[in-house]
Amino acid sequence: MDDAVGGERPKIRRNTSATRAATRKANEDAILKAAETVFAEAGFGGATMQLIADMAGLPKANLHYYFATKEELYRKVVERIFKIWLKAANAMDDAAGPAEGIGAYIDAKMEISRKYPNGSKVWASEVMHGAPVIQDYLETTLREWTEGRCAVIRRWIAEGKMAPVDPAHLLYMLWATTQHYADFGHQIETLNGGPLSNADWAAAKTSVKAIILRGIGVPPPN
Amino acid sequence: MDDAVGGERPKIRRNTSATRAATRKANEDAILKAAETVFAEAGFGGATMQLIADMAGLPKANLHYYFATKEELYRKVVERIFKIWLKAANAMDDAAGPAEGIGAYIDAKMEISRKYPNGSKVWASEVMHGAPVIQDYLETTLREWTEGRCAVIRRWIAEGKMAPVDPAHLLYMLWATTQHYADFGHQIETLNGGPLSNADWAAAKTSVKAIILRGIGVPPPN
DNA sequence: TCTTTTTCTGACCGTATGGTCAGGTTCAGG
DNA sequence: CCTGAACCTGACCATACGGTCAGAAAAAGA
Repeated sequence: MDDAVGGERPKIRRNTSATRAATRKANEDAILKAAETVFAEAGFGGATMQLIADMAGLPKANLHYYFATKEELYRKVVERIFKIWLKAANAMDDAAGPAEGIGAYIDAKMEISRKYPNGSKVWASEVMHGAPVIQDYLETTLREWTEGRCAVIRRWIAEGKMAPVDPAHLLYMLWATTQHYADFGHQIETLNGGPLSNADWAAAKTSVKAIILRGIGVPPPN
Repeated sequence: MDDAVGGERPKIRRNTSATRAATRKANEDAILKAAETVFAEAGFGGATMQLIADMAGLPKANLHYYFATKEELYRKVVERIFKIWLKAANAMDDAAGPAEGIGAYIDAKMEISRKYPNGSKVWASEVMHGAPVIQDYLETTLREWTEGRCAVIRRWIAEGKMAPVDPAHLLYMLWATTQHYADFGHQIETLNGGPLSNADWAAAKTSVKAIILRGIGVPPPN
């Protein structure tokens, strides 16, 4: 009977038998995931803590328990993306030549665009607005990585393994083309008349690799 | 004497001997220009009418005289960009073949990225957030334009003037690569150690054209 | 069981923002 | 010179937002 009274709230137990640490991690992950979505869809300025809280299924005040400020939460989201992004960079390492190395890098970045489109959008938004949060990453980690890859490409060119192209502009083209499928995914879907199928994604990968590899004088492995 | 009193304001005459229409146009242009900059730098949500007003040198209330709401102002900014963007599309028309047509299109789009980086950023931001304002453009004008160009490319392929590549993905690559120099200009400048010089821009154009034209099986005119 | 620490949250606050409006100013047309 | 329309703006308002906090609730430790 007393259960039937309207005012009684169910008192949902969010984490029944988990340790402190596990609960914390679960909540932080839920918040970060929700934040990534909201930041991607609305931008930093358009995102609200309330919306993120609702999407994560937590009261707003709880967000501020885990992340002191909106900026801190945003920073964590961006850093998370940057790490994923850097991992893909390894695809280019230890490759015998451009066909293998650049081909694998394109594949890896296309996969990321497909799997983490929101992350890519947040990154794009951050850079477009002058990288107020990750400027130091650009100047240190990214710069070093870029210079290292440019050196590799230059070596490949010197060894006659590919056509002599400007390494930096080649990298920009790789980034632009692969990330376009995430950042401009909405436009592509509109023109495509719906979400990309598995076959569509495969065709995209093949097309990108075909043009770029041929473009740098390397026969596409097909 | 009375002039010397501190309280006297200079009463700057903003438009001395202009017609009503000219004044209106000048003010609207100033507002649109300021708005483009602010929207590009801060996104829609992060932009404030006060900031736009300050940058345009007008009181905030005056903005609302010319543009009823923030949304309306934003819409005008986006539409303006879309028109510029479409104009460049003509560079691809009436070309004898892909070398000429696509080469000219790349040149035109690179010029736009250099000249209107803010416009490109606003466009990118709009699309990334699901195109809430220009969805209809995507579905009508852009779609028609895209299908027209795809047909042209297919014809070129059928005529043996270029390698058989997926036309849509080629277009995406063209958009991505050229717009990257505007949207990710900050990242490029950071890696470059400063703004791109004339020579840098020329190198960028040359690199992009070289890779893509060779990539579609067309000898670069260079 | 009692105490301490961590976790959680409703209610609240100051500020900044988009937008309004009454009243003033300027201008074109007569 | 007069008048009505167009133009301009300081002051104001309601709202929504990021952030705070006191204190409840739960878990861990003793």
